[in-house]
Amino acid sequence: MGRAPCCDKAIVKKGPWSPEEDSKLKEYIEKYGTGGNWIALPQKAGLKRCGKSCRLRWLNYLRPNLKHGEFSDEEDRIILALFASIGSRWSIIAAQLPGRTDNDIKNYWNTKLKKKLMGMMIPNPNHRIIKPSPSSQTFPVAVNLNYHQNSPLFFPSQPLSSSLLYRDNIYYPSSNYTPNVAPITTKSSLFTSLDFSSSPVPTPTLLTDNSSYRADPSSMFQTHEGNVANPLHMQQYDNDSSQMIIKKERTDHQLQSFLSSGSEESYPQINQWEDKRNDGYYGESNNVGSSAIDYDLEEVKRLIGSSNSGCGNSNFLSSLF
DNA sequence: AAGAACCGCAACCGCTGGCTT
DNA sequence: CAAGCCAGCGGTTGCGGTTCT
Repeated sequence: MGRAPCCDKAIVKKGPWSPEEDSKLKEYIEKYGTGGNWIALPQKAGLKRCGKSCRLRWLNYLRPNLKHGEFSDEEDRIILALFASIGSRWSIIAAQLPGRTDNDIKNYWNTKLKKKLMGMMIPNPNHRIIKPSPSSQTFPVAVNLNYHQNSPLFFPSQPLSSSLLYRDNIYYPSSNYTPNVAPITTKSSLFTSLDFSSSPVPTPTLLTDNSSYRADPSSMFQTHEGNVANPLHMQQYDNDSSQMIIKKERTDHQLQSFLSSGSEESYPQINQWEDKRNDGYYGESNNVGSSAIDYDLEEVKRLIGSSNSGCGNSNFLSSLF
């Protein structure tokens, strides 16, 4: 049954790589490639390392065309936008940034970008909040971003697998999908453009009707069970009007549990809610009267600070865009 | 000047889905 | 079909360098 063990953990070397090991690995891979088998590679290359370790060293450090050093504002924007959209899927985010590795981006996010973001989250009087009427238990919110049509925000370079789409609750239209990252046209830095008051990016408009939601059900990606992706985090790119349209429907109760969970364990709650919603029941809320962006700043900071998974973060960040 | 605290990054760990036997 | 391996991924840790007190 099965295969032989990948390596003898008693004899493999661990810890930092020496220049000699690096050159051995590099020379071997440049000469023979990985052969699709990392486990056998270290022995063939004359290295006392685990295949896993070789793979990591190659991908994160030795691979050609890797970029090291400072991240540009443009890269910051892409990371933030994708993080807001898909959470901490570092490999997918890395795929949008040529020369950057998932590990690089993950480290950058954890050490710098997250702090930058925390620093920029200052209350802005121009960031309008529309509260739902007390009689309503739901408050559909459409954020019309009016981004330039070439903006890479929210768009991965490759179509995502159906399982990923299901997992992320993201909706991508199947037709006219233009996945490539295009140059960012805004001249402003990341954080000035996130500051709605000073940015050339128009202030998001919070709508209270469904007029901007023009999803074509026939083009929706479907989950394994045949349900459409969760509308809690549904995004649609409208080619005709060059506008990104985000549709959110949620109750405070669901939002709060989603934000505070900070982990993927929250998804069952959401799916449960979705099921109820499909039955015409929108869940219960004893806390009607505030919206996603109505949480006080300290609470939001606490959530971001305490969450590593990014799921809660992504929801909040989505509200920023 | 020296120790403490902090920071950034490379590497490791553990999990998961897919594949092989 | 079950058991077990593998590649890939995200989270975490450890350590060297830097800054602070």
